[in-house]
Amino acid sequence: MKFSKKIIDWYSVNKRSLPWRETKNPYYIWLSEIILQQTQVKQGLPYYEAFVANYPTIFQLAEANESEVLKLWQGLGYYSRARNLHASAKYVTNILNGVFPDNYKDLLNLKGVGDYTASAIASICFNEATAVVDGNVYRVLSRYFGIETPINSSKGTKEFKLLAQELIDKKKPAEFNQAIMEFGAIQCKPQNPDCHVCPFTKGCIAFNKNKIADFPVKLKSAKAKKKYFNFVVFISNDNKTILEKREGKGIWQNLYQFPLIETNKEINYEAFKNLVENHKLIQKQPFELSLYNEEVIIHKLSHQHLYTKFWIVSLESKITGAIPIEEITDYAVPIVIGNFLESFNF
DNA sequence: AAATCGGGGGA
DNA sequence: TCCCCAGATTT
Repeated sequence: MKFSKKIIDWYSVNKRSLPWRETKNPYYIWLSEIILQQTQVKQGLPYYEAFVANYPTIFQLAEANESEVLKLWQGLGYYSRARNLHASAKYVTNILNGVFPDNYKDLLNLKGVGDYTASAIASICFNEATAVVDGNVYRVLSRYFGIETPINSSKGTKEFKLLAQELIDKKKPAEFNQAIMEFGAIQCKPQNPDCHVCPFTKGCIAFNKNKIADFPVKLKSAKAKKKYFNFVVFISNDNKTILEKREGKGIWQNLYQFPLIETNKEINYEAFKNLVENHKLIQKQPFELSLYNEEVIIHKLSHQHLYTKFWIVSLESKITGAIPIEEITDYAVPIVIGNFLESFNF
C-alpha cells in the first residue's frame, strides 16, 4: 500500500477532535496555524478559543489595537506572531479588500507566514497539493526513510520538503498533510513512540535498525546566555507605579515592564541601593528599598536565561506619568512579570 | 549558515 | 539538565 494511503487511513481512525478541524474558513485555519507554530496543541488551544471569541472575523481583528491583541496573546510567547497576525489582518482587510489569499504563493506575502504555514493553509482550505514540513514531518520521514541529513540544515530543509512533496496525495492534500503531522504528534512521538501498534514498522528503517532514538538528526544549537534583570517596582504614596513599553529589537517587543536595570552579574542589596539612588525617578528624595524575591528567579527562554529580581521602591510622593496599580492588568506583560503581579500584594 | 524570538512540559 | 513543540525572520 502507498505511504499516502496508509497514513490517511491511520488518520481517519486516530485523529483528535479539534476546533479548527471543523472549518475550512481560511481566517480560522490561518489563526490556528500561527498559534500552533512551535507550540503544542494543548498550550495553544485556549488562545485559539479566545481569539475566535474576541475576533470572530478578520475584520474585527483588523480593527483592534495592537496592544489589545498582545494582551490576548500574553503568555504564549514569540510575540512577533501576534504583531504579524494583526498587521496581516489589516493588510487583508484594507489592501486586499477583505479577500483572503487563496494560494501558496500569495499566502507567503502575509507577515509571519512562511513555507510551512502557506502550505498548510493552501492545502487545507484550497486543496492545493503543497506539502507541509513541520517538526512532526521531519521526525516521521527521517525515521521511516532513515535520513541522517540534519533537519535544521539548509540541505535538510530542501531534502525533506522535496520528499514530502513526492509523497503527498495530490487528490487529498489536506488529509495527507494533517495525517502525517497528527501521526508524528500522537504516535511517532519524540520519546517512546508507539512502535508496537505502528502500521509502518515493516518499512521503517529506524525501527528495523533499532535506532528510533537516533532520528531525526539535528545540529546542536548555541547555549543560552545569562542575563541579569532587575525590575524596579515603584510604589507612590497614591498607589501608582511605573510601566514602560519595550521598544527596539530584542525580546518582548511592544510589551510592558517595570523599569529595567540590567547588570552584568547578580547584584546585592547595598550595590543596588547605590545604583537606584541615582535613578531619574528618585532624585535624592527619601525612598524605601526592599527585595521581593530573596531567591533569584531564573526565567528560561530558548536563548537567554534571565536571572530576575524584583526591587520594591516605595516613595512618599507622587510620580508623574505613573499608572494606578489596579490598571496594570490592562497591559500586556511578559509572563515573568505576570507571575510577579499575581503573587505580589500591593 | 547561524542567531533570535517564549513559554510550557516531558524524561 | 536537555529536548521538543502544526516555524519565521533577521543577521
